[in-house]
Amino acid sequence: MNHLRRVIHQLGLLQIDYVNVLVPAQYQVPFSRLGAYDRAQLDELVYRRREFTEHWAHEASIVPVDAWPLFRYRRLAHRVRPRGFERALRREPGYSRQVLARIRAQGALTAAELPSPTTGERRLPGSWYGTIPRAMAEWHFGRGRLAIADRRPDFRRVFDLSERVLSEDIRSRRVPTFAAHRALLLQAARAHGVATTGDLADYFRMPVTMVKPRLQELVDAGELHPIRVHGWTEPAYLHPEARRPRRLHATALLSPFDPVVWHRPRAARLFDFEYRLEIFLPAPKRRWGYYVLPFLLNDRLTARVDLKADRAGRRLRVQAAYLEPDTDGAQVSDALARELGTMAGWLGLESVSVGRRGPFARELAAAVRAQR
DNA sequence: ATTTAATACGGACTTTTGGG
DNA sequence: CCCAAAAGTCCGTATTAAAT
Repeated sequence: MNHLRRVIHQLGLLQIDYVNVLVPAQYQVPFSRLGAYDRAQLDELVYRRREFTEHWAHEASIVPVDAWPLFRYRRLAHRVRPRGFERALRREPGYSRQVLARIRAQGALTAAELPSPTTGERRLPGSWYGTIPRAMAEWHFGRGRLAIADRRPDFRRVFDLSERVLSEDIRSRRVPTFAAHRALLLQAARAHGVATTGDLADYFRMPVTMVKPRLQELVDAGELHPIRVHGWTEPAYLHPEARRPRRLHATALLSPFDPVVWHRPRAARLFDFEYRLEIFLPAPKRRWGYYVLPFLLNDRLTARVDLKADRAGRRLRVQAAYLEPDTDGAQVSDALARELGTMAGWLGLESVSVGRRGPFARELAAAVRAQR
């Protein structure tokens, strides 16, 4: 639990995607760079002790409760406007308050348990939200009136009034806007070590124009160092606590939403790794596959694999495998095969099977066989 | 000072599936 | 039926920077 706590504080956030390991895969491969950990630990820290809370940060995330006052800029700007939602609200102006009143009276509820508008449809076809009550809950959550009190075993959120989730101390704490922005940027810089303006802005999804003057203030105050990095065209910022290790030892299959790669221009700049998420592409247009995970080995992204957890067959399927250019395949296939075995283990799968797609598949398959 | 170019941003749209 | 989750592309518009 201390490890989990430390990781979230270090990064300033834990993207919900990390936690997807707990969900029987909306995405076919649940994942976590944290490796195997107990769902109970997270529940304890977030929903029982309330040391952390859910908030839109980079995307849907868990953040330290102390950061809640810093995200006011995001709550004020939060928009939920899927097709038909605003029309439904105009038709029934009291619905927003009605949802809050229901939760106030009955206690925490999931979106499915919220009342429908009395006029018109419950469904919101063609939107990610699916239903009007779900979109309404998301709207209130984004604005800060509702907070996530709990998660059901299937990971659906339980919404409650934020005053019943967060302390009065936290909710009433006012941080001047610019100071809040600086605090978040400094947190982003700490997580990055060295970063461009775009990198830092993207960490908590701030507009670049909002970020630039704040970065200058941090430089003037000596809290960030402006530097140039060899091979980077843009100016960069160095966090004073950033350390460059002589050697880097790391072995990990990264989520597409891992901070190491979530900002694609940075991944390209640091690792010369061209990466794009292809879950939204029609199947025939995909170059690598539906759900492709980069493989980090020490200080390089060395390969990528399209994974799927075949729960019925109790095996982790590697649907396609690709080695990055100028990479020692033998070394990578060995380490990757081990990592796949580990992942299968914490997913509760019995074996790893490698398909034939991708030029690295044959070599990887051999390495996986060799480890059995 | 005015026009043009560059950049940023917001919104709409795309995909998938297990389990309650 | 309902819920979990989200990057990139395109396009129109707004703001800023550069050029004349």
